[in-house]
Amino acid sequence: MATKHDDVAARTSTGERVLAEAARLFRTKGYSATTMRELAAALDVNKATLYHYIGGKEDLLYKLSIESLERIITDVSRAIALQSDPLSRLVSAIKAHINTMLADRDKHATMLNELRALTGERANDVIELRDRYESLIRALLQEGLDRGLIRSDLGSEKYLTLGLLNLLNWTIFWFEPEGELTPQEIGEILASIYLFGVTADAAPASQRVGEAEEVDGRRG
Amino acid sequence: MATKHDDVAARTSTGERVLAEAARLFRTKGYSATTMRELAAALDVNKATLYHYIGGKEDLLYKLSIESLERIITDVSRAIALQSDPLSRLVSAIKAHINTMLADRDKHATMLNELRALTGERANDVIELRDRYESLIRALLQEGLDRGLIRSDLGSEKYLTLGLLNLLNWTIFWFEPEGELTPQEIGEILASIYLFGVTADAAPASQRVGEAEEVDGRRG
DNA sequence: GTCTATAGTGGGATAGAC
DNA sequence: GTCTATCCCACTATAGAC
Repeated sequence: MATKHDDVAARTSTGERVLAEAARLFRTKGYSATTMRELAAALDVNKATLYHYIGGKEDLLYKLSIESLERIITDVSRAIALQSDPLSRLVSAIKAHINTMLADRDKHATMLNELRALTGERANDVIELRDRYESLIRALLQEGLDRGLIRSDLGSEKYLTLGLLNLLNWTIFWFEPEGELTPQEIGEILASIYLFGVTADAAPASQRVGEAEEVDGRRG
Repeated sequence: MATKHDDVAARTSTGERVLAEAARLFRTKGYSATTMRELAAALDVNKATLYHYIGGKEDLLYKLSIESLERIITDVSRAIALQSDPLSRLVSAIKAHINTMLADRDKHATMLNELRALTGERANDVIELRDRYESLIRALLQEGLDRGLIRSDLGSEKYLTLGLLNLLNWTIFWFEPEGELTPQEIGEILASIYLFGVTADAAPASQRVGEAEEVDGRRG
């Protein structure tokens, strides 16, 4: 049915539409509370038709979770690679994390919220990817500690990493695409809080977080 | 059956045991994925018996959410009232938030995760309480801004509040009671990150977060 | 690739005896 | 206050025609 002249929305394959709509429902209502009937109705197809595209309900969750993590690992790795100074790498990682996460809230929120609904092999796969991402961030903080750029009085990099992921991940629950701040602006605020804190004397005017503009191949 | 000589665990009424077990299951498996059959089995009673104590499944979620929010509002308000300096009040609030939240993970995680499953009047009640708590924190940051103790270059108190709640709330997903840090220690780390940031020169040794020990009526 | 029809299971909740 | 028995409904998934 699709031709070269269709616009992007129309060109989206049915399989991709199923995944996208599932993500939207999973984020809004939760995985377990979402029924295959609702999903079929939202896509205006028969329930049975869904099973032509997917193996089952859990497959949807699995695919979305893997996509989410692969995407954020790729984007954050790319952002880090463009910087050499450890603190600049950290700031770039924070911005990339926020940008990627908020660019597809449905998918990333589903991964963050519904991981526990996965079972067996599928759960293992996703947890392994999630741990790999966490290691990426941990290494970044360890690098800063090694070079004396990050405070060492708060202990090892472990809780610095968990604190950072706290600060970043929960954003997905209150971000509104039509709200007053862009993901870019939110990323800068959170990066500045994380690096310099909120007290008035903590961030001299020379230390701002917006200096290194990202170089991204796409999106002019 | 209960007498004055029963110990605390045994004195817990059946109604309270139902709520506590529901909270445990809701946190572990999610509200929607938890069945009344499982709950009955975990308590070793018949399914029908549950309905002698509760109005229905959603009632459980409602009661847990209200308890969670009332508890944290009470505890944090009390902690704030003991301090006069805005930054000390902020630190006390952070510690109290973390302590209360981690002292009953089941209840608080359920409230944070499953609010969307509530409907109608019950949803309104809980959202109203949640907003009241958020206002409490906002006022604290506004106070710091007014007195010039908090950075004003990050915008209004709105995103400072959301950032702080990010930093605090997500902790409930990775905290382990048998882990290496106590809630008190985690609260101190997060308070220090939030106030002073993680960069090496951001926190002079004179600015530590542990100075004002809390005065709590209970627990010697 | 989409449908009708339905299998098979398990969900929340209630009636009413004890 | 706890039980047995059961209602009614919604769930995921499949068979098989078109």
